Amino acid sequence: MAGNLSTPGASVASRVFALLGAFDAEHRALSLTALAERAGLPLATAHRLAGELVGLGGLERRGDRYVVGRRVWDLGLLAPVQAELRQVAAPFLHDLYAATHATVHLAERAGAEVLYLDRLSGRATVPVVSRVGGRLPLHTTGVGKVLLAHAPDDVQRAVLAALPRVTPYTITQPGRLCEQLRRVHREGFAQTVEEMSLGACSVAVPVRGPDGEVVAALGLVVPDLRRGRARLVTALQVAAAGIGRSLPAESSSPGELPLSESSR
Amino acid sequence: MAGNLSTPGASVASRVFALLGAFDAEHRALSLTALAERAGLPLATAHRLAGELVGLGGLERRGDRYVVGRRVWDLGLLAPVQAELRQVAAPFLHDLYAATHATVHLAERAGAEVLYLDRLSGRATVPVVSRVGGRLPLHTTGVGKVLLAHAPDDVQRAVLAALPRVTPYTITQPGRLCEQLRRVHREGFAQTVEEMSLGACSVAVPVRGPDGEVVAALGLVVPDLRRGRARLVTALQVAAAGIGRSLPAESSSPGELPLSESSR
DNA sequence: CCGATCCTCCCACTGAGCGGAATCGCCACA
DNA sequence: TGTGGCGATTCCGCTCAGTGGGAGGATCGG
Repeated sequence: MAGNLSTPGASVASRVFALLGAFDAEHRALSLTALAERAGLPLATAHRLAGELVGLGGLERRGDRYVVGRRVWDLGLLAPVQAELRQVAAPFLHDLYAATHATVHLAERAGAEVLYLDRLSGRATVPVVSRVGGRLPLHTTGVGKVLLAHAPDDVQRAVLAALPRVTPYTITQPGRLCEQLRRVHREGFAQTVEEMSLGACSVAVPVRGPDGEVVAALGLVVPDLRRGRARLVTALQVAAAGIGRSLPAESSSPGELPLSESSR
Repeated sequence: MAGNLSTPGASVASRVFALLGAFDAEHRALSLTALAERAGLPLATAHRLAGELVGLGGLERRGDRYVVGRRVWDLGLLAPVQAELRQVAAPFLHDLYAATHATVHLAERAGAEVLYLDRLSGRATVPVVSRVGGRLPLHTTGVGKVLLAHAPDDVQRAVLAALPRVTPYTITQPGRLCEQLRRVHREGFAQTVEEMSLGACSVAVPVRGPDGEVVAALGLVVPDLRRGRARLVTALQVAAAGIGRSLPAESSSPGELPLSESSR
């Protein structure tokens, strides 16, 4: 927390990540000045470091803008975030899409947010705000509710303590959400109705690994849930079961998902 | 700058990337010792730096192994490698898969290699060695031949100068390959027959941006090409045209930066 | 022409980073 | 229970890589 990166005491590594972290979905290309500012580094320092990163492939220069380099993309693909799960799940997402033509989501919980691992949408039918690699609140999305329902107590408490409103239909009362989470356990699926974005509803089910642990959630986004919900849930459950069965004995027993992993 | 990373003179940034670069598709999890060795760093240095990177999210620790961190995955998704192209192409790859049930590839040229941007394969039908983010030789793959045929002269020369054999059917004679490249221009598609892996054939077509430039290649891998090749080529061409048409007026051509908002 | 904005380069100071060496913890084998 | 090997961790004093203020250039626009 805290320390200004430009004050002595900051490591070079942290500066490197500050530079890379200056980029986000809305800022994929930055001028040197913008880069320095967003990274909280003095211009000269940013300039030198950025130059070095370009040499290493961590950044790329396009005209007078910097963008994240291909090397980072390469490396990111090696991250275990997706290594097994995405690979295994891909064909099933596919089948789901073929069967429903809805937007298909594969997500896991990252701290107190949903992290979208994969998304599959044909031509956009419904407004969908998710993005692969993107994060959204747990309480406003179908996959989020599923993951929240199966999250450790401390995470549930933390999330329930603050339920920001996103649309007029967002559930902001802890009691109501709590009841819904219980229902997720009881019925095996979660749903949302315009709680994240108007005109979009979703259903989702848990994906369980070989040992019964909930490792991810699988969801669909549709314009309307009133008819055909049962069909969608069934399709989801079939796919989720298939994914779970295809997952190897999984290695990641050692603890992860601490609630407070984010550095800022 | 080729020096040993452990000798004074190496920058911290280069050491950071040396650590990250120690991972590859076959080494997704490394012990500290292995990490240090592969990165070419003294153990103590690797230990300290790795610890720092874990704190920054660049690495993750699982038991006594290190893996690439989620943060890197996040950042990688911001790289322009795929930003536009993959997004736009996804539904078309999809359609192709639905129509052919073959493994579908989207690739671009990275130097003297094919870089696979996306891959879509149902349950494996044919042995396929590609991997998203992976690289393969230009002369042994369908997409590679397409990209090579449309590559600048110097790249062609460099590739033709050394054609390593991969299977007994790999084309290693510059003359024959050259002839094939001419045919790619003439006929608008390329093919391979067990030149990369036995039992796998492929066809591929170029994807052209709005300005006619070849920005990528689209390919299919099938067990046999003797019958139905025309159908596959047609499907590919339809999809490639669709992708090209959907691409915005920008391109991922090097050194040019178009697009995008500005910071202010 | 001049001022504003952004990029690039320089260079002397200094504390962050380095890494050899010692230590710890674990396991296998005797 | 001892012993030896292997890997992870910690320590600490030296030093050179990194820092960043500031000067200088390149554009742009009025």
